[in-house]
Amino acid sequence: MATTRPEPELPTPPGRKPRRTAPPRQPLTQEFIVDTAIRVLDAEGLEAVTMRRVAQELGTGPASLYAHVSGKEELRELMLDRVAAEIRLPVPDPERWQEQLHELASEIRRVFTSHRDIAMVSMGMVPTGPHLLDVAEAQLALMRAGGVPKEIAGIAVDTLGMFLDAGAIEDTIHLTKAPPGADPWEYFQKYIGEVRAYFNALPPDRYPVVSGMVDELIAMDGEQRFEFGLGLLVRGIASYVEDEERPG
Amino acid sequence: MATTRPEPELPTPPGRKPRRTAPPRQPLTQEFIVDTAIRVLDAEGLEAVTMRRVAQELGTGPASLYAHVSGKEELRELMLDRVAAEIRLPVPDPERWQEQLHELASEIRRVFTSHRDIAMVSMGMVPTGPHLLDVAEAQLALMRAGGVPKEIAGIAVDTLGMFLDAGAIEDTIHLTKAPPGADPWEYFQKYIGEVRAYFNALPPDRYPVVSGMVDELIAMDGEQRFEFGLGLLVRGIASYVEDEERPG
DNA sequence: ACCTGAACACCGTTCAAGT
DNA sequence: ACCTGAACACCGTTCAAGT
Repeated sequence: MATTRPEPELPTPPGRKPRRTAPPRQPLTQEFIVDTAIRVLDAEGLEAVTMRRVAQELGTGPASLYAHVSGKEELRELMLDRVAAEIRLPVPDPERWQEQLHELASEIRRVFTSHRDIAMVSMGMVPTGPHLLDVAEAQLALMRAGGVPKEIAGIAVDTLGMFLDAGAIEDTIHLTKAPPGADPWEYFQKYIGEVRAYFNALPPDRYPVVSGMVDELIAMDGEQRFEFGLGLLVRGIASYVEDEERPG
Repeated sequence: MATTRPEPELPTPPGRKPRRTAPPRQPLTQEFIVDTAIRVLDAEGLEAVTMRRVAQELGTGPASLYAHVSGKEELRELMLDRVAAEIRLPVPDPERWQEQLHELASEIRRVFTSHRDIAMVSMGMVPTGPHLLDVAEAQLALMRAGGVPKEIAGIAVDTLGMFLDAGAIEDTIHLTKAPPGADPWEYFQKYIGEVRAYFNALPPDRYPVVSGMVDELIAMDGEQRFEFGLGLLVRGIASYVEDEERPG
Protein backbone atom coordinates (compact mmCIF):
# COMPACT_ATOMS: atom_id res chain seq x y z
CA MET A 1 0.00 0.00 0.00
CA ALA A 2 2.82 2.45 0.88
CA THR A 3 4.49 4.22 -2.02
CA THR A 4 8.08 3.98 -0.72
CA ARG A 5 10.44 1.98 -2.91
CA PRO A 6 11.26 -1.53 -1.60
CA GLU A 7 14.37 -1.73 0.57
CA PRO A 8 17.17 -3.65 -1.16
CA GLU A 9 18.94 -6.36 0.85
CA LEU A 10 22.36 -4.81 1.61
CA PRO A 11 25.22 -6.42 3.52
CA THR A 12 25.75 -5.20 7.08
CA PRO A 13 27.93 -2.04 6.92
CA PRO A 14 31.40 -2.38 8.53
CA GLY A 15 31.42 -1.69 12.27
CA ARG A 16 27.65 -2.09 12.53
CA LYS A 17 26.58 -4.70 15.10
CA PRO A 18 24.00 -7.00 13.47
CA ARG A 19 20.84 -7.59 15.48
CA ARG A 20 20.90 -10.93 17.23
CA THR A 21 17.96 -12.41 15.33
CA ALA A 22 15.61 -11.14 12.68
CA PRO A 23 13.16 -8.76 14.40
CA PRO A 24 9.46 -9.61 14.02
CA ARG A 25 8.21 -8.20 10.72
CA GLN A 26 5.00 -6.93 12.33
CA PRO A 27 4.98 -5.34 15.75
CA LEU A 28 3.57 -7.83 18.25
CA THR A 29 -0.18 -7.52 18.63
CA GLN A 30 -2.94 -9.65 20.16
CA GLU A 31 -4.52 -10.22 16.77
CA PHE A 32 -1.24 -11.29 15.22
CA ILE A 33 -0.51 -13.63 18.12
CA VAL A 34 -3.93 -15.28 17.71
CA ASP A 35 -3.38 -15.58 13.94
CA THR A 36 -0.12 -17.36 14.55
CA ALA A 37 -1.58 -19.63 17.23
CA ILE A 38 -4.35 -20.70 14.85
CA ARG A 39 -1.78 -21.44 12.15
CA VAL A 40 -0.02 -23.78 14.58
CA LEU A 41 -3.38 -25.28 15.62
CA ASP A 42 -4.37 -26.06 12.04
CA ALA A 43 -1.00 -27.55 11.23
CA GLU A 44 -0.35 -29.61 14.35
CA GLY A 45 -3.31 -29.57 16.71
CA LEU A 46 -4.13 -27.86 19.97
CA GLU A 47 -1.46 -29.62 21.97
CA ALA A 48 1.24 -28.02 19.82
CA VAL A 49 -0.06 -24.53 20.61
CA THR A 50 2.26 -23.65 23.48
CA MET A 51 3.36 -20.18 24.52
CA ARG A 52 6.90 -21.05 23.58
CA ARG A 53 5.99 -22.47 20.20
CA VAL A 54 3.84 -19.47 19.25
CA ALA A 55 6.58 -17.10 20.39
CA GLN A 56 9.15 -18.99 18.36
CA GLU A 57 6.91 -18.78 15.30
CA LEU A 58 6.85 -15.02 15.85
CA GLY A 59 10.62 -14.84 16.18
CA THR A 60 10.58 -13.84 19.83
CA GLY A 61 10.65 -15.34 23.33
CA PRO A 62 7.67 -16.61 25.31
CA ALA A 63 7.80 -13.74 27.80
CA SER A 64 6.94 -11.27 25.04
CA LEU A 65 3.44 -12.69 24.63
CA TYR A 66 2.42 -11.78 28.16
CA ALA A 67 2.18 -8.10 27.25
CA HIS A 68 -0.75 -8.91 24.95
CA VAL A 69 -2.37 -11.96 26.48
CA SER A 70 -2.81 -12.85 30.15
CA GLY A 71 -1.69 -16.43 29.65
CA LYS A 72 -2.33 -19.67 27.83
CA GLU A 73 -5.97 -19.93 28.89
CA GLU A 74 -6.83 -16.52 27.44
CA LEU A 75 -4.99 -17.28 24.23
CA ARG A 76 -7.04 -20.45 23.81
CA GLU A 77 -10.29 -18.59 24.35
CA LEU A 78 -9.29 -15.91 21.87
CA MET A 79 -8.51 -18.64 19.35
CA LEU A 80 -11.92 -20.21 19.87
CA ASP A 81 -13.70 -16.90 19.41
CA ARG A 82 -11.78 -16.21 16.22
CA VAL A 83 -12.82 -19.62 14.91
CA ALA A 84 -16.43 -18.91 15.93
CA ALA A 85 -16.35 -15.85 13.68
CA GLU A 86 -16.22 -18.20 10.68
CA ILE A 87 -19.62 -19.70 11.47
CA ARG A 88 -22.30 -18.46 9.06
CA LEU A 89 -25.48 -17.53 10.91
CA PRO A 90 -29.03 -17.81 9.52
CA VAL A 91 -31.74 -15.19 9.36
CA PRO A 92 -34.53 -16.78 11.41
CA ASP A 93 -37.52 -18.03 9.45
CA PRO A 94 -40.11 -19.20 12.04
CA GLU A 95 -41.66 -21.62 9.54
CA ARG A 96 -38.41 -23.54 9.20
CA TRP A 97 -36.87 -23.16 12.65
CA GLN A 98 -36.14 -26.87 13.15
CA GLU A 99 -34.43 -27.16 9.79
CA GLN A 100 -32.48 -23.97 10.46
CA LEU A 101 -31.38 -25.16 13.90
CA HIS A 102 -30.24 -28.42 12.37
CA GLU A 103 -28.36 -26.58 9.62
CA LEU A 104 -26.74 -24.20 12.08
CA ALA A 105 -25.56 -27.12 14.20
CA SER A 106 -24.06 -28.74 11.09
CA GLU A 107 -22.33 -25.47 10.22
CA ILE A 108 -20.84 -25.17 13.73
CA ARG A 109 -19.61 -28.72 13.48
CA ARG A 110 -18.08 -28.07 10.05
CA VAL A 111 -16.17 -25.02 11.25
CA PHE A 112 -15.00 -26.66 14.49
CA THR A 113 -13.77 -29.85 12.88
CA SER A 114 -11.93 -27.79 10.23
CA HIS A 115 -9.75 -26.46 13.06
CA ARG A 116 -8.56 -29.73 14.54
CA ASP A 117 -9.42 -30.21 18.21
CA ILE A 118 -10.31 -26.58 18.95
CA ALA A 119 -13.61 -27.86 20.41
CA MET A 120 -11.65 -29.00 23.48
CA VAL A 121 -11.39 -25.35 24.45
CA SER A 122 -15.15 -24.91 24.24
CA MET A 123 -15.96 -27.89 26.43
CA GLY A 124 -17.15 -26.74 29.81
CA MET A 125 -16.52 -23.08 29.04
CA VAL A 126 -19.08 -20.28 29.35
CA PRO A 127 -19.24 -18.50 25.97
CA THR A 128 -18.12 -14.93 26.62
CA GLY A 129 -16.35 -13.91 23.41
CA PRO A 130 -18.33 -11.71 20.99
CA HIS A 131 -18.52 -14.23 18.17
CA LEU A 132 -19.33 -17.14 20.44
CA LEU A 133 -22.15 -15.02 21.82
CA ASP A 134 -23.35 -14.31 18.27
CA VAL A 135 -23.63 -18.05 17.73
CA ALA A 136 -25.53 -18.58 21.00
CA GLU A 137 -27.79 -15.65 20.13
CA ALA A 138 -28.56 -17.20 16.74
CA GLN A 139 -29.41 -20.59 18.24
CA LEU A 140 -31.66 -19.05 20.86
CA ALA A 141 -33.31 -16.76 18.30
CA LEU A 142 -34.25 -19.79 16.18
CA MET A 143 -35.72 -21.67 19.13
CA ARG A 144 -37.63 -18.68 20.43
CA ALA A 145 -38.97 -17.96 16.94
CA GLY A 146 -40.20 -21.54 16.88
CA GLY A 147 -42.05 -21.11 20.16
CA VAL A 148 -39.68 -23.01 22.45
CA PRO A 149 -40.16 -21.66 26.01
CA LYS A 150 -37.32 -19.69 27.54
CA GLU A 151 -36.55 -22.25 30.24
CA ILE A 152 -36.29 -25.05 27.68
CA ALA A 153 -34.27 -22.99 25.19
CA GLY A 154 -31.83 -22.04 27.95
CA ILE A 155 -31.12 -25.67 28.77
CA ALA A 156 -31.29 -26.82 25.16
CA VAL A 157 -28.60 -24.43 23.95
CA ASP A 158 -26.33 -25.93 26.57
CA THR A 159 -27.18 -29.55 25.69
CA LEU A 160 -26.70 -28.81 22.00
CA GLY A 161 -23.35 -27.20 22.75
CA MET A 162 -22.20 -30.23 24.71
CA PHE A 163 -23.22 -32.51 21.86
CA LEU A 164 -21.45 -30.36 19.26
CA ASP A 165 -18.25 -30.09 21.28
CA ALA A 166 -18.16 -33.79 22.08
CA GLY A 167 -18.82 -34.75 18.46
CA ALA A 168 -16.15 -32.43 17.10
CA ILE A 169 -13.60 -33.74 19.58
CA GLU A 170 -14.48 -37.33 18.80
CA ASP A 171 -14.03 -36.69 15.08
CA THR A 172 -10.64 -35.05 15.38
CA ILE A 173 -9.07 -37.03 18.20
CA HIS A 174 -7.67 -39.62 15.83
CA LEU A 175 -5.90 -36.81 13.97
CA THR A 176 -4.35 -35.81 17.27
CA LYS A 177 -3.18 -39.32 18.03
CA ALA A 178 -1.67 -40.02 14.61
CA PRO A 179 2.13 -39.78 14.63
CA PRO A 180 3.26 -36.46 13.08
CA GLY A 181 4.73 -38.00 9.94
CA ALA A 182 2.00 -40.48 8.97
CA ASP A 183 -0.93 -39.96 6.59
CA PRO A 184 -3.82 -39.36 9.02
CA TRP A 185 -6.40 -41.23 6.97
CA GLU A 186 -4.17 -44.26 6.55
CA TYR A 187 -3.44 -44.24 10.27
CA PHE A 188 -7.16 -44.01 11.01
CA GLN A 189 -7.93 -47.01 8.81
CA LYS A 190 -5.23 -49.05 10.51
CA TYR A 191 -6.58 -48.07 13.92
CA ILE A 192 -10.14 -49.05 13.00
CA GLY A 193 -8.87 -52.39 11.80
CA GLU A 194 -7.18 -53.01 15.13
CA VAL A 195 -10.33 -52.04 17.03
CA ARG A 196 -12.40 -54.48 14.95
CA ALA A 197 -9.91 -57.28 15.59
CA TYR A 198 -9.95 -56.52 19.33
CA PHE A 199 -13.75 -56.57 19.52
CA ASN A 200 -13.94 -59.75 17.49
CA ALA A 201 -11.50 -61.43 19.90
CA LEU A 202 -13.58 -60.55 22.98
CA PRO A 203 -14.95 -63.52 24.99
CA PRO A 204 -18.61 -63.88 23.90
CA ASP A 205 -19.67 -65.35 27.23
CA ARG A 206 -18.79 -62.18 29.10
CA TYR A 207 -19.79 -59.74 26.34
CA PRO A 208 -22.58 -61.53 24.44
CA VAL A 209 -24.37 -58.43 23.17
CA VAL A 210 -21.20 -56.57 22.15
CA SER A 211 -19.84 -59.69 20.46
CA GLY A 212 -23.04 -60.05 18.48
CA MET A 213 -22.93 -56.56 16.98
CA VAL A 214 -19.29 -55.73 16.28
CA ASP A 215 -20.06 -54.47 12.77
CA GLU A 216 -22.74 -52.09 14.03
CA LEU A 217 -20.41 -50.75 16.71
CA ILE A 218 -17.53 -50.23 14.30
CA ALA A 219 -19.75 -48.41 11.77
CA MET A 220 -17.85 -45.29 12.77
CA ASP A 221 -19.08 -42.80 10.19
CA GLY A 222 -18.89 -39.66 12.28
CA GLU A 223 -21.26 -37.80 10.00
CA GLN A 224 -23.96 -40.43 10.35
CA ARG A 225 -23.64 -40.59 14.16
CA PHE A 226 -23.79 -36.82 14.27
CA GLU A 227 -26.96 -36.66 12.20
CA PHE A 228 -28.58 -39.31 14.37
CA GLY A 229 -27.89 -37.55 17.66
CA LEU A 230 -28.72 -34.13 16.28
CA GLY A 231 -32.05 -35.38 14.96
CA LEU A 232 -32.88 -36.79 18.39
CA LEU A 233 -32.08 -33.52 20.09
CA VAL A 234 -33.86 -31.20 17.66
CA ARG A 235 -37.03 -33.31 17.62
CA GLY A 236 -36.86 -33.53 21.39
CA ILE A 237 -36.55 -29.78 21.75
CA ALA A 238 -39.45 -29.30 19.34
CA SER A 239 -41.64 -31.50 21.53
CA TYR A 240 -41.59 -28.73 24.15
CA VAL A 241 -43.12 -26.12 21.88
CA GLU A 242 -46.21 -24.61 23.48
CA ASP A 243 -48.75 -24.06 20.76
CA GLU A 244 -50.20 -20.91 22.30
CA GLU A 245 -46.76 -19.28 22.11
CA ARG A 246 -46.14 -20.27 18.53
CA PRO A 247 -46.57 -17.51 15.95
CA GLY A 248 -48.69 -17.99 12.83
CA MET B 1 -1.61 -62.85 57.38
CA ALA B 2 1.96 -64.14 57.99
CA THR B 3 2.65 -65.52 61.47
CA THR B 4 6.10 -63.97 61.88
CA ARG B 5 6.42 -61.52 64.76
CA PRO B 6 6.41 -57.81 63.76
CA GLU B 7 9.88 -56.34 63.17
CA PRO B 8 10.78 -53.80 65.87
CA GLU B 9 12.20 -50.45 64.74
CA LEU B 10 15.91 -50.70 65.61
CA PRO B 11 18.53 -48.01 65.10
CA THR B 12 20.90 -48.51 62.15
CA PRO B 13 23.74 -50.80 63.34
CA PRO B 14 27.20 -49.14 63.39
CA GLY B 15 29.06 -49.29 60.09
CA ARG B 16 25.86 -50.08 58.17
CA LYS B 17 25.12 -47.64 55.36
CA PRO B 18 21.52 -46.45 55.65
CA ARG B 19 19.46 -46.65 52.47
CA ARG B 20 19.19 -43.29 50.73
CA THR B 21 15.43 -42.93 51.17
CA ALA B 22 12.71 -45.04 52.70
CA PRO B 23 12.08 -47.93 50.28
CA PRO B 24 8.52 -48.28 49.00
CA ARG B 25 6.48 -50.25 51.55
CA GLN B 26 4.84 -52.36 48.81
CA PRO B 27 6.77 -53.62 45.82
CA LEU B 28 5.81 -51.55 42.78
CA THR B 29 2.90 -53.05 40.89
CA GLN B 30 0.50 -51.84 38.19
CA GLU B 31 -2.45 -52.06 40.55
CA PHE B 32 -0.67 -50.10 43.23
CA ILE B 33 0.40 -47.44 40.74
CA VAL B 34 -3.21 -47.03 39.55
CA ASP B 35 -4.43 -46.85 43.18
CA THR B 36 -2.00 -44.05 43.85
CA ALA B 37 -2.86 -42.21 40.64
CA ILE B 38 -6.56 -42.29 41.56
CA ARG B 39 -5.75 -40.94 45.02
CA VAL B 40 -4.01 -37.98 43.38
CA LEU B 41 -6.92 -37.59 40.92
CA ASP B 42 -9.52 -37.46 43.69
CA ALA B 43 -7.49 -35.00 45.71
CA GLU B 44 -6.30 -32.61 43.01
CA GLY B 45 -7.82 -33.46 39.64
CA LEU B 46 -6.57 -35.10 36.47
CA GLU B 47 -4.05 -32.42 35.65
CA ALA B 48 -2.15 -33.20 38.84
CA VAL B 49 -1.76 -36.84 37.86
CA THR B 50 1.70 -36.71 36.30
CA MET B 51 4.21 -39.52 36.10
CA ARG B 52 6.53 -37.61 38.36
CA ARG B 53 3.87 -36.83 40.90
CA VAL B 54 2.63 -40.43 41.10
CA ALA B 55 6.21 -41.67 41.39
CA GLN B 56 6.92 -39.20 44.16
CA GLU B 57 3.80 -40.35 46.00
CA LEU B 58 5.21 -43.88 45.78
CA GLY B 59 8.61 -42.77 47.06
CA THR B 60 10.43 -43.47 43.83
CA GLY B 61 11.46 -41.78 40.58
CA PRO B 62 9.37 -41.41 37.42
CA ALA B 63 11.46 -43.90 35.45
CA SER B 64 10.37 -46.70 37.77
CA LEU B 65 6.79 -46.54 36.57
CA TYR B 66 7.70 -47.48 33.02
CA ALA B 67 8.32 -51.10 34.02
CA HIS B 68 4.61 -51.48 34.82
CA VAL B 69 2.89 -49.02 32.53
CA SER B 70 3.76 -48.05 28.96
CA GLY B 71 3.30 -44.33 29.60
CA LYS B 72 0.94 -41.65 30.74
CA GLU B 73 -1.77 -42.52 28.24
CA GLU B 74 -2.00 -46.11 29.44
CA LEU B 75 -2.02 -45.02 33.07
CA ARG B 76 -4.97 -42.74 32.34
CA GLU B 77 -6.90 -45.52 30.62
CA LEU B 78 -6.21 -47.90 33.50
CA MET B 79 -7.50 -45.25 35.90
CA LEU B 80 -10.69 -44.87 33.88
CA ASP B 81 -11.29 -48.59 33.80
CA ARG B 82 -10.78 -48.85 37.55
CA VAL B 83 -13.34 -46.09 38.03
CA ALA B 84 -15.72 -47.87 35.65
CA ALA B 85 -15.59 -50.89 37.96
CA GLU B 86 -17.51 -48.86 40.55
CA ILE B 87 -20.55 -48.51 38.28
CA ARG B 88 -23.42 -50.75 39.43
CA LEU B 89 -25.02 -52.53 36.50
CA PRO B 90 -28.69 -53.54 36.22
CA VAL B 91 -30.19 -56.92 35.43
CA PRO B 92 -32.21 -56.18 32.28
CA ASP B 93 -35.98 -56.15 32.68
CA PRO B 94 -37.46 -55.70 29.18
CA GLU B 95 -40.62 -54.14 30.59
CA ARG B 96 -38.64 -51.29 32.14
CA TRP B 97 -35.77 -50.87 29.68
CA GLN B 98 -36.17 -47.10 29.26
CA GLU B 99 -36.23 -46.51 32.99
CA GLN B 100 -33.26 -48.82 33.45
CA LEU B 101 -31.27 -47.08 30.73
CA HIS B 102 -32.03 -43.75 32.32
CA GLU B 103 -30.98 -45.06 35.75
CA LEU B 104 -27.79 -46.58 34.39
CA ALA B 105 -26.86 -43.28 32.76
CA SER B 106 -27.44 -41.51 36.07
CA GLU B 107 -25.27 -44.07 37.83
CA ILE B 108 -22.45 -43.61 35.30
CA ARG B 109 -22.68 -39.87 35.77
CA ARG B 110 -22.62 -40.23 39.57
CA VAL B 111 -19.48 -42.39 39.53
CA PHE B 112 -17.69 -40.22 36.96
CA THR B 113 -18.37 -36.93 38.70
CA SER B 114 -17.24 -38.45 42.01
CA HIS B 115 -13.76 -38.77 40.48
CA ARG B 116 -13.21 -35.18 39.39
CA ASP B 117 -12.55 -34.74 35.68
CA ILE B 118 -11.81 -38.41 34.90
CA ALA B 119 -14.41 -38.17 32.10
CA MET B 120 -11.84 -36.22 30.06
CA VAL B 121 -10.01 -39.52 29.56
CA SER B 122 -13.13 -41.19 28.21
CA MET B 123 -13.88 -38.47 25.66
CA GLY B 124 -13.08 -39.72 22.21
CA MET B 125 -11.67 -43.02 23.44
CA VAL B 126 -12.78 -46.45 22.29
CA PRO B 127 -13.74 -48.44 25.42
CA THR B 128 -11.35 -51.37 25.58
CA GLY B 129 -10.87 -51.99 29.31
CA PRO B 130 -12.83 -54.91 30.81
CA HIS B 131 -15.01 -52.80 33.11
CA LEU B 132 -15.70 -50.15 30.48
CA LEU B 133 -16.81 -52.99 28.23
CA ASP B 134 -19.07 -54.31 30.98
CA VAL B 135 -20.77 -50.91 31.06
CA ALA B 136 -21.17 -50.80 27.27
CA GLU B 137 -22.49 -54.37 27.33
CA ALA B 138 -25.06 -53.41 29.96
CA GLN B 139 -26.29 -50.40 27.98
CA LEU B 140 -26.57 -52.39 24.78
CA ALA B 141 -28.28 -55.28 26.57
CA LEU B 142 -30.96 -52.90 27.85
CA MET B 143 -31.59 -51.42 24.43
CA ARG B 144 -31.67 -54.77 22.68
CA ALA B 145 -34.03 -56.14 25.33
CA GLY B 146 -36.27 -53.19 24.58
CA GLY B 147 -36.31 -53.96 20.89
CA VAL B 148 -33.96 -51.22 19.66
CA PRO B 149 -32.44 -52.36 16.34
CA LYS B 150 -28.73 -53.18 16.30
CA GLU B 151 -27.79 -50.30 14.00
CA ILE B 152 -29.59 -47.78 16.21
CA ALA B 153 -28.25 -49.24 19.46
CA GLY B 154 -24.71 -49.12 18.06
CA ILE B 155 -24.97 -45.41 17.35
CA ALA B 156 -27.00 -44.64 20.45
CA VAL B 157 -24.45 -46.10 22.87
CA ASP B 158 -21.94 -43.75 21.34
CA THR B 159 -24.22 -40.69 21.50
CA LEU B 160 -25.12 -41.49 25.08
CA GLY B 161 -21.45 -41.85 25.96
CA MET B 162 -20.65 -38.47 24.43
CA PHE B 163 -23.46 -36.88 26.40
CA LEU B 164 -22.34 -38.51 29.65
CA ASP B 165 -18.70 -37.55 29.20
CA ALA B 166 -19.51 -33.98 28.24
CA GLY B 167 -21.92 -33.57 31.15
CA ALA B 168 -19.47 -34.97 33.69
CA ILE B 169 -16.70 -32.72 32.40
CA GLU B 170 -18.95 -29.67 32.46
CA ASP B 171 -19.92 -30.42 36.06
CA THR B 172 -16.39 -30.82 37.35
CA ILE B 173 -14.54 -28.22 35.30
CA HIS B 174 -15.20 -25.49 37.85
CA LEU B 175 -13.54 -27.70 40.48
CA THR B 176 -10.51 -27.89 38.22
CA LYS B 177 -10.38 -24.14 37.76
CA ALA B 178 -10.76 -23.23 41.44
CA PRO B 179 -7.47 -22.21 43.04
CA PRO B 180 -6.07 -25.09 45.14
CA GLY B 181 -6.66 -23.40 48.48
CA ALA B 182 -10.20 -22.03 48.04
CA ASP B 183 -13.49 -23.66 49.00
CA PRO B 184 -14.71 -24.99 45.63
CA TRP B 185 -18.38 -24.23 46.26
CA GLU B 186 -17.67 -20.69 47.35
CA TYR B 187 -15.48 -20.18 44.29
CA PHE B 188 -18.23 -21.57 42.08
CA GLN B 189 -20.81 -19.17 43.52
CA LYS B 190 -18.49 -16.24 42.98
CA TYR B 191 -17.88 -17.33 39.40
CA ILE B 192 -21.61 -17.66 38.66
CA GLY B 193 -22.14 -14.19 40.02
CA GLU B 194 -19.51 -12.80 37.68
CA VAL B 195 -21.06 -14.60 34.72
CA ARG B 196 -24.49 -13.15 35.55
CA ALA B 197 -23.04 -9.65 35.82
CA TYR B 198 -21.27 -10.10 32.48
CA PHE B 199 -24.42 -11.30 30.70
CA ASN B 200 -26.48 -8.51 32.21
CA ALA B 201 -23.97 -5.95 30.95
CA LEU B 202 -24.15 -7.24 27.35
CA PRO B 203 -25.42 -4.73 24.73
CA PRO B 204 -29.10 -5.68 24.15
CA ASP B 205 -29.07 -4.39 20.58
CA ARG B 206 -26.50 -6.94 19.50
CA TYR B 207 -27.70 -9.78 21.76
CA PRO B 208 -31.45 -9.17 22.15
CA VAL B 209 -32.47 -12.77 22.78
CA VAL B 210 -29.60 -13.56 25.19
CA SER B 211 -30.19 -10.30 27.05
CA GLY B 212 -33.86 -11.16 27.47
CA MET B 213 -33.23 -14.53 29.13
CA VAL B 214 -30.18 -14.16 31.36
CA ASP B 215 -31.89 -15.86 34.30
CA GLU B 216 -32.84 -18.88 32.21
CA LEU B 217 -29.30 -19.18 30.87
CA ILE B 218 -27.70 -18.90 34.29
CA ALA B 219 -30.02 -21.52 35.81
CA MET B 220 -26.95 -23.75 35.94
CA ASP B 221 -28.27 -26.71 37.92
CA GLY B 222 -26.18 -29.43 36.34
CA GLU B 223 -28.53 -32.15 37.55
CA GLN B 224 -31.53 -30.53 35.87
CA ARG B 225 -29.71 -29.99 32.58
CA PHE B 226 -28.55 -33.59 32.69
CA GLU B 227 -32.05 -34.94 33.24
CA PHE B 228 -33.38 -32.80 30.40
CA GLY B 229 -30.83 -33.99 27.86
CA LEU B 230 -30.99 -37.59 29.02
CA GLY B 231 -34.77 -37.61 28.71
CA LEU B 232 -34.50 -36.31 25.15
CA LEU B 233 -32.00 -39.00 24.19
CA VAL B 234 -33.79 -41.93 25.82
CA ARG B 235 -37.17 -40.99 24.37
CA GLY B 236 -35.51 -40.45 21.00
CA ILE B 237 -33.87 -43.86 21.09
CA ALA B 238 -37.17 -45.45 22.09
CA SER B 239 -38.82 -43.93 19.02
CA TYR B 240 -36.76 -46.32 16.88
CA VAL B 241 -38.13 -49.47 18.50
CA GLU B 242 -39.55 -51.77 15.84
CA ASP B 243 -42.64 -53.37 17.25
CA GLU B 244 -42.11 -56.69 15.46
CA GLU B 245 -38.74 -57.07 17.16
CA ARG B 246 -40.04 -56.25 20.61
CA PRO B 247 -40.54 -59.23 22.91
CA GLY B 248 -43.77 -59.78 24.82
C1' DA C 1 4.92 0.88 27.05
C1' DC C 2 6.83 -2.81 25.18
C1' DC C 3 10.17 -6.33 24.84
C1' DT C 4 13.84 -9.42 26.48
C1' DG C 5 17.11 -13.01 28.79
C1' DA C 6 17.40 -15.65 32.36
C1' DA C 7 15.58 -18.17 35.84
C1' DC C 8 12.19 -21.03 38.44
C1' DA C 9 9.62 -24.91 39.02
C1' DC C 10 7.82 -28.04 36.53
C1' DC C 11 6.73 -31.89 32.39
C1' DG C 12 7.19 -37.20 29.74
C1' DT C 13 10.37 -40.36 28.28
C1' DT C 14 14.86 -42.76 27.44
C1' DC C 15 18.87 -45.15 28.63
C1' DA C 16 22.96 -46.95 30.61
C1' DA C 17 24.03 -48.66 34.92
C1' DG C 18 23.13 -51.11 38.88
C1' DT C 19 21.08 -55.07 41.87
C1' DA D 1 13.43 -58.67 36.00
C1' DC D 2 13.08 -54.72 38.25
C1' DC D 3 14.64 -50.36 39.69
C1' DT D 4 17.44 -46.12 39.51
C1' DG D 5 20.01 -41.48 38.51
C1' DA D 6 20.87 -38.62 35.20
C1' DA D 7 19.97 -36.58 31.09
C1' DC D 8 17.22 -34.80 27.13
C1' DA D 9 14.02 -31.95 25.22
C1' DC D 10 10.41 -29.80 26.49
C1' DC D 11 6.48 -26.83 29.47
C1' DG D 12 4.00 -21.88 31.70
C1' DT D 13 5.03 -17.96 34.11
C1' DT D 14 7.69 -14.29 36.54
C1' DC D 15 10.82 -10.63 36.97
C1' DA D 16 14.52 -7.47 36.78
C1' DA D 17 16.70 -5.23 33.20
C1' DG D 18 16.84 -2.93 29.06
C1' DT D 19 15.00 0.34 25.19
